[in-house]
Amino acid sequence: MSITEKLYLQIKQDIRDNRLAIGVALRQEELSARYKVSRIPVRDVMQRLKNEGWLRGIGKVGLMIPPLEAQEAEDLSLMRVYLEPLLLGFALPKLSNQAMGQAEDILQTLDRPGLSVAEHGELNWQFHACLYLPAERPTLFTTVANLHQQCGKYIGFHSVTLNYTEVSQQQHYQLLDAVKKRDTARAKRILVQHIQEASDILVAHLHSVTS
Amino acid sequence: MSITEKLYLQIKQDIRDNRLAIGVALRQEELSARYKVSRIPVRDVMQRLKNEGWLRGIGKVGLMIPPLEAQEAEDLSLMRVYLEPLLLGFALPKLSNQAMGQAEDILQTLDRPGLSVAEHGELNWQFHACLYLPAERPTLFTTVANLHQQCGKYIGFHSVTLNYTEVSQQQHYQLLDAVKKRDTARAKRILVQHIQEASDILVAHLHSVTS
DNA sequence: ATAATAAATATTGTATACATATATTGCTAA
DNA sequence: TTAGCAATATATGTATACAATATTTATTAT
Repeated sequence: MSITEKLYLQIKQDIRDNRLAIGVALRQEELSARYKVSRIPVRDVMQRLKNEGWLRGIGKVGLMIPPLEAQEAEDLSLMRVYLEPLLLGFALPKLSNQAMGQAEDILQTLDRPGLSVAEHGELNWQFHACLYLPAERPTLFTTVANLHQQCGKYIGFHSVTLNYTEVSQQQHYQLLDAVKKRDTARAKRILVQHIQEASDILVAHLHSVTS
Repeated sequence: MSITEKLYLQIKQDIRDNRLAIGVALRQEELSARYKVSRIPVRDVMQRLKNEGWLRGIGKVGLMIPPLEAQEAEDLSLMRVYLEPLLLGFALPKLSNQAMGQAEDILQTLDRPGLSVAEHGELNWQFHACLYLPAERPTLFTTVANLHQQCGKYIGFHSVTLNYTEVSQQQHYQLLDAVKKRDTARAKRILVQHIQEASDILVAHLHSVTS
């Protein structure tokens, strides 16, 4: 694994866990000193993180960690509400028993206590990805994957602060059940509800924090 | 304007205009020799173009210009069909007369004969952006902007090969008319039709070329 | 005192050079 | 003859050094 790759994961993690100050300009040299690497991998990583929504440019120089914004969370969820059912719809008829078994395995892993926020987020996405991949629509899939990725910024609140995991898991199992029965309409309904509810709680929480 | 920025525009243009071979590995050194710059800006640009869908990685080394694929065009359009009406819906109540005037100006510019493919694509996006920006939903807007950007790869076929401009312009004017009358439902309907029709023609064309 | 301009400082952009990783070719052994 | 391994060549990853650009501060003129 390259230095850049390690640095990428490290910085993303540090943003997630609030180990880097929000809203202030990040200097390449600061980071290169902090992480003991040269400025080149720092540059690469910052550019990538900027594209992925983890950092935002300020004026002409410097990047900052943008504050969490209710509206961003809302928009991300909104897009997921519209796009993910499409992907699920394409995937459902093609889903193999193996894929469904894998999805179930992931859910059971998610049931284990003591998962870190990062692990939880990763497993959550793996579950969804498992159901979407058989659609074989790479472009659509990639966009949805990006949306999930960006949602990752907010998942900390979500699963830890709000202890939403139980409800979420319940919906996951319901979704998987509908999928197994090839009940497209019901599966889509549950999925939309799953995304929407999580969004509502999160957005309300963000509003209460901000105001 | 930095070397990187100029190089970015140049290479994107060269991809659009088929001045770079499709499907073969692009070497950093080749490009750095071709464009008379060092490998660093080449690296930056290639990474950016990869993220934006203009290039695709092959194995562990090298990037290539992916061939045009009907399914990608279909997916991009599908996402636009679902997301753009949302944005238009949010924007419509907030749209100022100034913004609508600007939109009209852009349409009149689009009517001018002799526009290059790149100019046409740019103006087309400006028109849509003009209607979407007042929504003040930056996250949603950015995603839609990216989708348009990626559609740019296919616009060459679209407006030049297929001479679709007249129909497209007609729909643009209809859309603007509905917007002026604040007829949200009709505006959304026209927009969906606008995206869908263009998509259908393009996809059919791509299929006929591929098969 | 304030605004504008110029100089100085700090930060990022770019190039050259080197290290590392990957791929390809040729050789040896089965 | 072919498969596997090693060695060489080639491409990319990373660092150090330098250039350009932006920002801030200080000075001068109004």
